Amino acid sequence: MAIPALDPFQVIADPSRRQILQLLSKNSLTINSLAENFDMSRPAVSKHIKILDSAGFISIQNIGRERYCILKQDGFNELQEWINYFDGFWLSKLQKLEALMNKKISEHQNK
Amino acid sequence: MAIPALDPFQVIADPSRRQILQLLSKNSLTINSLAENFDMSRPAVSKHIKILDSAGFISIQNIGRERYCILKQDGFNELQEWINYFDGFWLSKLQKLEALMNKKISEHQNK
DNA sequence: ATAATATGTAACTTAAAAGTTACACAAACT
DNA sequence: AGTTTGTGTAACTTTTAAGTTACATATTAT
Repeated sequence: MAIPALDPFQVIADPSRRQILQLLSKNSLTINSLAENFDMSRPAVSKHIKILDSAGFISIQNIGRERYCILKQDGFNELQEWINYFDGFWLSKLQKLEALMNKKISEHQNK
Repeated sequence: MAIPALDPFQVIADPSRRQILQLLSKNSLTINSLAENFDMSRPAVSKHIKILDSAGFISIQNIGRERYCILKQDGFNELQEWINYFDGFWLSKLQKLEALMNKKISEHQNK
């Protein structure tokens, strides 16, 4: 059976995970130093890290006993495509409106 | 106390809701005609509609006893901004890499 | 060698999300 | 007026997600 890959939309639905990504956009950080930014326990953060990692939002580099978390683009791609699709939708709606207006204007001028 | 506004990330985390948005990007549809596209019960779809509506992803126009669902941009804005932020991050990473390469190249040439 | 540090993981609890069925009600046919 | 249709909502169940504590393990420092 196919491995049920993590749904990136599900992954970023959690505010803590979004905040982790936010923090990592400033600096690469170890799991403990990340955890200092949160009220929740260290194992909870550790879980989020695992999820972000397996969904391709971050990569992890082991340095001795420390694990540095680094932002990674892969996880973002599907989200971006999704947003782009709807962007296109709004854009084409605008373009239709524009075309309609141009038509109205030229009709007006030809009176 | 502040009204706990729906988190748009949470809203689109559900695959059914994303599919609803997808369908509505093709046509505006009534709730029943939307429900025909799903295995779940009509009330379940109705619930999703309510969520999408209150999060600003759709608007609803009542025509007699029917309710037409229409895609609305508002709900998408926060998502878009979020994605844009990280887009900027990747872009600036690329630019830094480019700058580094240019430096290396000019160092090489000055040997 | 021992202690401290950075981390993973298992077992459990709690809370929230998504679905169901059953029922209510207003609009539209006949 | 009575029936059908389109919809909302309440009450409930089930599933899943997120958190906790407790413990295990490997690396580093003393």
